[in-house]
Amino acid sequence: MPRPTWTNLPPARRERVLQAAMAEFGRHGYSGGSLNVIAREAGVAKGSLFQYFDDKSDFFAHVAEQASMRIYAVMQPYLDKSADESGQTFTERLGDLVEVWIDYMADHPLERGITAATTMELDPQVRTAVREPVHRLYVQGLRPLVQGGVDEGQLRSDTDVDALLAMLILLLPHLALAPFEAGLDSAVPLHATSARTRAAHARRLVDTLLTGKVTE
Amino acid sequence: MPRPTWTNLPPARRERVLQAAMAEFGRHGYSGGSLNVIAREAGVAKGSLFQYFDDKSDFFAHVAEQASMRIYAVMQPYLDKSADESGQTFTERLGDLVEVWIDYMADHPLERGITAATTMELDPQVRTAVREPVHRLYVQGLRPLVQGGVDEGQLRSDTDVDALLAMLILLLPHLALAPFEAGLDSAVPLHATSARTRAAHARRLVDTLLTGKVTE
DNA sequence: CCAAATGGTGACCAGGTGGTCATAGTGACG
DNA sequence: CGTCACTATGACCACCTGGTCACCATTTGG
Repeated sequence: MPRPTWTNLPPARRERVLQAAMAEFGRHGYSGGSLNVIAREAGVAKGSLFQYFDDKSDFFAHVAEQASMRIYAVMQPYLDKSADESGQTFTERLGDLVEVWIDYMADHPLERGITAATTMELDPQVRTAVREPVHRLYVQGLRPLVQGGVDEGQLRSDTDVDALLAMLILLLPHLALAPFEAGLDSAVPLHATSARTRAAHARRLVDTLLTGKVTE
Repeated sequence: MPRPTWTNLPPARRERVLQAAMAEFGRHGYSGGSLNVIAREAGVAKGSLFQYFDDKSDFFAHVAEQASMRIYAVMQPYLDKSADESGQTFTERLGDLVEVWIDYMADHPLERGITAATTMELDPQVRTAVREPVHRLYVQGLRPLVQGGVDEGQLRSDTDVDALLAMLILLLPHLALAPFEAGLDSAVPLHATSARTRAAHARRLVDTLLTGKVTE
């Protein structure tokens, strides 16, 4: 938790620190990110950072939380869309969600970086602390969408909602990052594709996830 | 690439260095892993490490490659099983593969750690260098399994094989790690489940991946 | 006008980093 | 015996780390 000093800060200064932190932690992760660099890049004394936060991990957690909330705010409208008001299939709505997510990541390299850093954090303590709230947020947002799909008859009534949710939460951020971060894709070339085709690839994966592969 | 000195080494010494490196890199990742610690833990002078490898990244790449080859060697028999000789459905065979993978990770914490470290490596250069060969290896192993499933009529003929492969390569290592590494699961409690139930959870996810969710 | 409170600063600390290199030990060969 | 190739070693290097703290500037309010 940030100290009161942080919340009392002029928003412009807060934003400068936040941006510098997202950039540095996004590039080098939690343990690799340097507070010296962040302070220098934000134009702030290192000592100030310790007036705002208890220590490095407190700082990182706050930065990660802010970023994920900003992203979630953009996704929310697409999570709330129901079938009858949009006239779209479930697959189309999920495809739209992914496409918006990817577009957001294209336009916001800082948020993309810190998302990658939290998604790939190795230390179990840091990872759990940072990802559990994010998971809760996305389960909360995605469950109504999926449950709605079942209730509206677009998804089979015997769908294992929790299992589908688990896979979506694994797959969606991965799809959003893979076009911009090398070495995340394997059999489908999500990376190094043009803006035009990357959405098509992502929708292809969403399609494949939702359609049956095994013969009945 | 390791230097000749490394390959000339007595296997016992090589193994000690390898184990220490897997443990350290597995706990702290590439950038966080300390060569001092590895040398001390292996009972070897730090200078020796630089007789064996050009630098840290060369060392890490070799350790990661060795570990992934050991794991692959254990998985291979389950990748090669075809339907007619085993009498199993595709879902059952994939479930077996996952279960063996999980069991292997349970018994081999060192290999598990280094797998986690390479899967979650943040630096794009290191990640690409380390994961691309692993991806190739697993595409090579999984494609015949999937293609065989299609040819035998167990998978629908219109299955997008590459898309399914991409999702398997994302999902399978995740399933193998999640029971032992905190903060990787979301809607399905893979972590903190007993040895009895974790396989059931994993099979549940495999089932859900292969069955159709969307109504036809 | 003083006093208290708040926030900013950067030199400083102990400790760790990847990497180097001069030195020494070892065994094979002539 | 000497010599040659190979390997092991750890003190040493320049540099960076998260974190501290004594000191200063500004503002508030009595």
